[in-house]
Amino acid sequence: MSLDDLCFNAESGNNRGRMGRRRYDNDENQTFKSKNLEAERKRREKLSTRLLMLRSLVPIVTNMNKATIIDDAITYIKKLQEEVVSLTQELQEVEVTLEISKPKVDELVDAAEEMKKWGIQEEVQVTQMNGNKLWVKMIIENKRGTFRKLAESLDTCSIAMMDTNLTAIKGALVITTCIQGMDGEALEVHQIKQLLLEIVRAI
Amino acid sequence: MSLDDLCFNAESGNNRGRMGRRRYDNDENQTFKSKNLEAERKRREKLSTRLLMLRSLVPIVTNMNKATIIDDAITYIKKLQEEVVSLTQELQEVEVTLEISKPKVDELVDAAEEMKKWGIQEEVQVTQMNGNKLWVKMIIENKRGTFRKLAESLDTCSIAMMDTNLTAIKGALVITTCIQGMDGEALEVHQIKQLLLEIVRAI
DNA sequence: GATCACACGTGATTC
DNA sequence: TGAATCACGTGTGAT
Repeated sequence: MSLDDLCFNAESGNNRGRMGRRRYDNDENQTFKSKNLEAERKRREKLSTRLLMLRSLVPIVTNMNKATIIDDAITYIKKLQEEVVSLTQELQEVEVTLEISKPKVDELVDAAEEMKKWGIQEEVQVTQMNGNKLWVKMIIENKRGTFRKLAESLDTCSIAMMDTNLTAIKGALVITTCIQGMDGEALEVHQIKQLLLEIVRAI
Repeated sequence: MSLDDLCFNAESGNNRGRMGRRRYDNDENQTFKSKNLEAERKRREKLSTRLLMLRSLVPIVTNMNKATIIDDAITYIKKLQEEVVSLTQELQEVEVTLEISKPKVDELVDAAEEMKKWGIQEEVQVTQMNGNKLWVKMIIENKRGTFRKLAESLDTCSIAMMDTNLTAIKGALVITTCIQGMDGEALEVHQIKQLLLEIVRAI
């Protein structure tokens, strides 16, 4: 495949300046001199192929010119770079917001050891009350932000807490509360107990 | 500035195959034939300049070859494109996570109207207790996620809640709790009251 | 010495 | 016409 073919096959039929292979070897003694003629052809072909590849990657192409192809590629790369930078910044800002609640390892270990030392064990009790309300008693490790995360999770599940009592003692967090579905639907005891256990395990 | 100069000024002193401008105009009659000679020179110069611009944008350059410059640009563009896609996905996932706790307008209005209807007014009381503890009583609008956000804010300020009681009534949220600095430092009554007011206003 | 990469000048071609 | 773009073959320095 020659360069001419390549350029001719491009969708935009702009192929000005291209001519068929010009051979000077008329029937004179001027058969061929240079040995790297074929190699040079290969090189040109490769270069043009790459250029077309580049062009195919760039979404907006103002012209088929070699120069403008590269030009468009340059502006496109700049745009992509800016996009990456701004996206990274945005993501980092969001992650900083989320990282406020990072756990501290020492507190984490302290709470568990303290509870073990005092013989306190985690537990989750769920009891049916009148209406759609459930009564909940939980004893869990009192790590930093524990209750906040619990509140977050319940809120996500559209579960409201009422008459909540919250006490910290010996590395443990004792929570008693009434819960109720925000949207009015009934809560099932076993289901909620499993949910709470999952939430606590995730914290 | 000639092409040779350009390539010669590049940091890698690779200028193989470049020779000084070859003029065939020996003192023979072979002065000049082609009229677009200078224009062609300009064109080549422009093209090479763009190529160098492109090269300067690409971080990793394996070789100074024209072909490899374009090659590297191609792989770089692909990498950038993938990066943009993955970053966009990540950001969207995070934003979806954050959007779980979006406020519902109707609830928001309902809470305020309900409180007004029953003549309940927002209030924040802070009283000094023994040690570093403060006793807090708050009556605020009971919007969805209100308490979660309050817990978040206090956690951020390294303030722990103990013996918390939380009741929802008539669109209002009644909170009584003891608070204490997590790091042991004393909390000042007025300061905390201002802080709580700010938090409530922000919610 | 063979290969590679390059710039060069030039005729052809398109707008 | 005239300017712009192109592929081509070639000489040459570098590897």
